[in-house]
Amino acid sequence: MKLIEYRIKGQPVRINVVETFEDLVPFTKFIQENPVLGFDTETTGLDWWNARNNGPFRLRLAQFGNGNESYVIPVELGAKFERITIWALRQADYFIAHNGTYDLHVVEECLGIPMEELAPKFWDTQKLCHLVDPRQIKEGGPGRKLEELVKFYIDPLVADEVKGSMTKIAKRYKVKKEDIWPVVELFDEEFLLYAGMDPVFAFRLFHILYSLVPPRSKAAGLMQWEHRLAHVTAKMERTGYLLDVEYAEERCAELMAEQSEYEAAARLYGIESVNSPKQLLEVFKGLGFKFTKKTKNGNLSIDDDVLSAMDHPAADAVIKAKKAGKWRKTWFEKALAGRDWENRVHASINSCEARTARMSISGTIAAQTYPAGSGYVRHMFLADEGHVTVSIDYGNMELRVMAAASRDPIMLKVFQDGGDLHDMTAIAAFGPTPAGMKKHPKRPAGKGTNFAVGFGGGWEVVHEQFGVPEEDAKRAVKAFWDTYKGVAAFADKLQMQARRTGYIYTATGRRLPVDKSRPYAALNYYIQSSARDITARAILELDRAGYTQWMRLPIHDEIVFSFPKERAEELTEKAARIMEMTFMGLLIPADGEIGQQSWGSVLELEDSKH
DNA sequence: TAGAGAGGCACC
DNA sequence: AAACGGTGCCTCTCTA
Repeated sequence: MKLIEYRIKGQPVRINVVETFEDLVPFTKFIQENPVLGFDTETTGLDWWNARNNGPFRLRLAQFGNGNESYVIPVELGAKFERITIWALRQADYFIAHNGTYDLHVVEECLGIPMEELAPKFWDTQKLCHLVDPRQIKEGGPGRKLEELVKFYIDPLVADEVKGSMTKIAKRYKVKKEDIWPVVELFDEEFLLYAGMDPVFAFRLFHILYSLVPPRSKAAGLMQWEHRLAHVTAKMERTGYLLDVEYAEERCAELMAEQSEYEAAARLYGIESVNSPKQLLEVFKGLGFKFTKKTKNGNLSIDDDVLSAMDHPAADAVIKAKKAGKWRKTWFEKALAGRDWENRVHASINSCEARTARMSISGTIAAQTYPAGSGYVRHMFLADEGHVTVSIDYGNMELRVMAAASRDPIMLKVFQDGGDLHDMTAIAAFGPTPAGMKKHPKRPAGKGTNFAVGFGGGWEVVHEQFGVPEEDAKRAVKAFWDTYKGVAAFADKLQMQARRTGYIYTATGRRLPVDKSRPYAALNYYIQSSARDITARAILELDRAGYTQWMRLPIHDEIVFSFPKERAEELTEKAARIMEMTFMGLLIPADGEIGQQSWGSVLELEDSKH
């Protein structure tokens, strides 16, 4: 046994590194004496889906610990160490991990224990910290990475020494930080300190965070709720999405050719790097163009809008070259590089991510950012063999939440009567819809206003982001507040709450911090967070009803499924009914669309809405 | 030479 | 009276 001694604010911490089979005797005793344990793993990378079929992914270390002592098991060294790790995982009553979802994937793939068996006894400090304070460092909060939490809640010195050590180790091995994991010596002392302290941190953090979770959130059951949700999204990650490799590779080649062509065209004007705003400004200034649009930091901006308005072949070439390059790299190549041995791609579904708890999807399937206008990108994902892709989404979810939560009588009535809120706002601003017209001619101004107000914007947003003429935008925004007085009162109430306490609470008992400098954001936080919880509830209900095997991705107000073709209609109807719910008295309807095998095919249905 | 910041762009 | 809410990821550029 190798012993590493460390101190957290003067208190000793013992890290026991198992080296031989004899060392397993005290480890066994430790596990039997500690029914609640911090847990962590060290692996060769993050691509757990590459463990099967002799893939390159390996589990290297498994660490168990309480607040003062931990054991590091060198799983990589052989079957006996694997077996004792499996035994320990089955032995203890509860485990505490930071982003335990990842460790559950690793344990399942590398040690063969199904997630279903372990998930119910895993507690996650990442979920707890979100309930305590969801703000990232850059937002002035404690952050949500383990290192950041240790720094904020335990000890800044310890955080720097221990969690910062991987950077030092990478330097010592002369590799990039992301490449250190498979090459670092298993018994490297600094690596063992890093690994061994992790479960100690998780264990300590859990107890600190548990006491800080707002009583209202606890009473509402949010802790259990978030853990169950994370488990369902982990099962979606495990299933993955089937990739049409041939289609993706063809698009890569096509975009590569397009990129080269337009880069060459831009080069004729002296543009060597189409992605350099600095260079673009220099060249175009040389061609006699004047620039006025500013970036948020006050520098001159040369984005798509500016370039489009220039009406010059070089500007056109830059737009096209940039686009082709970005689409290829970000979507097609990312998915191809992330596929497993069965050509399935596994997204990273962050079930509780944004300040509002909104989910995000990152990694190999950046699903939230796929172009919505056509199926070009989404075509690369396929429902399983014999299945079709189905997308079920909520109709006007955030606006319905706004209506229901604010109890605004006019807005509620529009939705209850099956009316069109965008038309209603247009009518309020510009008068009745002319006779003989189905939709109000200024409906786009109404629509822009409804959305802009929902995320805290004013007439400038309506004008700039939705392309509504300035005068119309001003008039529609004013009409919005004059008409929906209940929304105004609700927004005021939330703002007051935020100013007084620094927080607002949602209907589900979630506490959301609101910055003192931006109290108007409270309305958006309430709406966005409530909408997220409606989708989250649906995911849990769908899981209970046995639909997880068919769920592929949750995207805000939409869930994508792969249903067996012959049962598609029946399952779509049933799933939509499960998703649908009444929120504070108002129905939030869900509507499904059945496509062909590819996800992209759903976007090309003739009867697509709106 | 890695990392951070900025700009840009894709979405809800 | 009515304010730009939330993500992820790529490239370039500057700096420690």
